[in-house]
Amino acid sequence: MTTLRQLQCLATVADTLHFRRAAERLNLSQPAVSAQIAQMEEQLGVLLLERTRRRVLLTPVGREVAERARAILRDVADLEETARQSTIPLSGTLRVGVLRTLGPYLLPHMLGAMRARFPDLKLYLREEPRSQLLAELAHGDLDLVLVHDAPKDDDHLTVVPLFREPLWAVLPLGHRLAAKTSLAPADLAGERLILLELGDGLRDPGLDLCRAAGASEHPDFRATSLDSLRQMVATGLGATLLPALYVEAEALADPQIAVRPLQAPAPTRAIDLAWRRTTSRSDEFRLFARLIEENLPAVVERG
Amino acid sequence: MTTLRQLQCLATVADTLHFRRAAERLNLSQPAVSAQIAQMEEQLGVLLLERTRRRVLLTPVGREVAERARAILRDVADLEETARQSTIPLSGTLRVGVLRTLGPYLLPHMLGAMRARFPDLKLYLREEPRSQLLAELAHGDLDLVLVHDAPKDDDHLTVVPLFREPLWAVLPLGHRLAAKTSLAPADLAGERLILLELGDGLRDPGLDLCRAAGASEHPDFRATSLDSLRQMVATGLGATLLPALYVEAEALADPQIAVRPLQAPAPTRAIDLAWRRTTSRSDEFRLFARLIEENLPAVVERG
DNA sequence: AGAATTAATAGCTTCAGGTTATCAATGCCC
DNA sequence: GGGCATTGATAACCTGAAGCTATTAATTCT
Repeated sequence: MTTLRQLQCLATVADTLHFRRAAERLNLSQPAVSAQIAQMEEQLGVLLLERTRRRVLLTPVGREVAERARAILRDVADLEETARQSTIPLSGTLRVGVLRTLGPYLLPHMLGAMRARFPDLKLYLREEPRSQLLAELAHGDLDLVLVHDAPKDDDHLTVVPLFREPLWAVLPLGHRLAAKTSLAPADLAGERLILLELGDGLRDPGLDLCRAAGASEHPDFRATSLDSLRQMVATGLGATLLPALYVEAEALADPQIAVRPLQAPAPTRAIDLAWRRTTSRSDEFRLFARLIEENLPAVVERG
Repeated sequence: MTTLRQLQCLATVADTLHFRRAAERLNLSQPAVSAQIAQMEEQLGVLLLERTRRRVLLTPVGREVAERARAILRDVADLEETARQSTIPLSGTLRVGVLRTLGPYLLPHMLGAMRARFPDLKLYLREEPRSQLLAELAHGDLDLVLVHDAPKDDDHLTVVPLFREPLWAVLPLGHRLAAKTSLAPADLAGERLILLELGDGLRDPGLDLCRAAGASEHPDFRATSLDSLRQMVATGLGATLLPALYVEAEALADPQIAVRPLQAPAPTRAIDLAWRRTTSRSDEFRLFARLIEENLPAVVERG
């Protein structure tokens, strides 16, 4: 196998066209350089240098090889530099998994501050259902996940609770409850709520509320995305519950629906940040958690 | 200094996510791989792998570094391949110096055959005056030169005579000699010939002819390129001598001038191929000479 | 609880690659 | 042209990086 030392010797001799000066620059003895070159020539079965006793020149192959050698050495130096740079906290690429019902409405609040405080941080974002995110985290395909109710009893994970996200009542325009500016859970008695098919921590608080308030899940309809849920409400199909960050980002401005906060005990979903306990970057990840907390909008309940 | 072995170990562990299997693939023992990785981590001051006793995962830096490592290893393999390939005769890049008055008219005859027989050969061509070509050859900036009268007494050079290139008489259309289909040197008695300012082996045979035939150099005009010489003749300024390869390529088809061969003893310039004696590629260069000889057009006198 | 698996550690060995000293060839200079 | 200086190669020796085997420690699975 060719070694980097060989490449280094060749590149330096190619630069200086002089064994002794090359050796000097490499902090080696001249015979050491000779040996490296000779060895390389034997391994490749090719003469790299044209030797007069008095002078050294490159053969055409030598030129080509020396050029490639220089490029390789540059790349190795880059690699080392990159690795050393990475001791800067929160630099490089972080693979973050996040719920589809959370990411697009939470992260925009964070990006500005992240850019400002950790300009070298790049996020690779992945939206998947909670169970798949946790599996990918465990498997090593993700570094961090933002999910509801991360498993706190899992020895392999570190879980940091970030906040609780309230659910808001969303009503068709002419709905009888739309007249009130805020609703008590009991106001929903008798309602049939359209709930999300996928979980994402939204369905269970919804069902709990139904039970507590004397409402029920709509028997005929379930939605598969927050946007379609909103549109179903807009067409008058019924009322629903939507998470606060989504409401803030997408629903408040929609003139086709009425959005009302729920009074305590309002249903909420708990959002956590989780990572593998064995990672070497727990400190950084805590910093990441802190950053999220510091930039949470007012609509969520801080932990 | 990072070593290629380290990069190789990292890349393989990154592939397998398993020290023992990586060691197997590398034909090493597992502790050897551990040691290489540990050493690399220490040198870079960075954790590259996330180790559970049971499992290995890459840290984000580890991913980045492993990716770069793979690229570097590929480049090294390429370098080795390139070097080994270069044992194919006449492959790679050859730096050839050639006279400005020769290259554009000789080389087109060669290129087809070169492409066919040595498809991996690339020519870097450089046109300079003879003395500069020889200097650059000696200095190692060129591998081969095509010049007139290469110095055969120079111990540092190998010189192969290729051919003699006759000079043809070139006359204005109405010239008294244009009536003849070929000229004896003596026919030129009394003529005033425009000769080239730069040497290129054309001026001296021209002067010799003048002396032998009783002609003389035109006192007022000298040309600095073959094309301008031809144009000067076309405007009726006088007669001149032009080398056969140029005549064949550029002058025969020009309706503004008359071109006539000269009978023996016709003036010629001797064209040689030369290289540094110390090169390792004499065999290939002889092959190159042979290739030129085999593809010479009929207008030159083969050696 | 015990078997199995995995990466790390310990102790030992070997050889790649370093050193200094010297040689042989070449060019320079008076 | 003979002596001197310079240069890359060679010789002989030395050191430590890197490999191996055997073992340990930690963890998971049975």
